Amino acid sequence: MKNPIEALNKIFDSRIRLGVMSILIVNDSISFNELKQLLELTDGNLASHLNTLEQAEYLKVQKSFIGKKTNTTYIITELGRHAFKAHLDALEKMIKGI
Amino acid sequence: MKNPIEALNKIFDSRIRLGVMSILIVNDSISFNELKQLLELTDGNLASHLNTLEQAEYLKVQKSFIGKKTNTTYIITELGRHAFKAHLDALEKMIKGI
DNA sequence: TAAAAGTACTTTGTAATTCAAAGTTAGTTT
DNA sequence: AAACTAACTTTGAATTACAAAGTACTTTTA
Repeated sequence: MKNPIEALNKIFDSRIRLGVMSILIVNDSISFNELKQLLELTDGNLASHLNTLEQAEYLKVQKSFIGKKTNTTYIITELGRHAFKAHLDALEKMIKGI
Repeated sequence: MKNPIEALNKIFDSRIRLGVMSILIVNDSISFNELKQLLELTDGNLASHLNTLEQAEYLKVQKSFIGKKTNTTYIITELGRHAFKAHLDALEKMIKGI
């Protein structure tokens, strides 16, 4: 048997980043405020986790306006989609003992 | 929609503890050394994660002898089994957006 | 029989991570 | 002008993770 945890992605050790990704994978885009309310986080905490994901190029930021209000939305990248799927695969394999 | 991450178990944020549990759930018992080799960890690091799981009463320790050598093995508890399953359920729900 | 090695830790110290709170910038509504 | 909202950044503290070294005890090897 080989080390079952080495295929897990360290970025997804965090429940928050895992939560963000699982939202982004089924939603075309989501705003900062929606994420904040959904995950019940402070601004700073959310911003820093989003930053980690952006640094990894797992998501990209889109700034726009809704009427006259600024609106920041987040979109998963292809790289992010693959990384997330690979992580879930690794998890599944580990759990099923494959 | 409700907060998708709140049902995740904080003890299982750690890839190492997740790995230990996924091994224990399919193996009646496993020794310290087997875990150490499988997960490629130092003694201290493994011991401390095992201690966290023992404190949570997710596993119990069994000391015995193999011939004349001491042998410490770990066994999952019912509580651990349930907690792990609940965590996996929460993960699955989160990922599938249920 | 002295030295080396193995098992299973504990202790120590450092580095990394997480998070809340407060501060910031820029625009908006009252 | 004052308050408010959005989306941050900065700061600092607490927690967690980890390697390395030390420990106690037994066993194997030279």
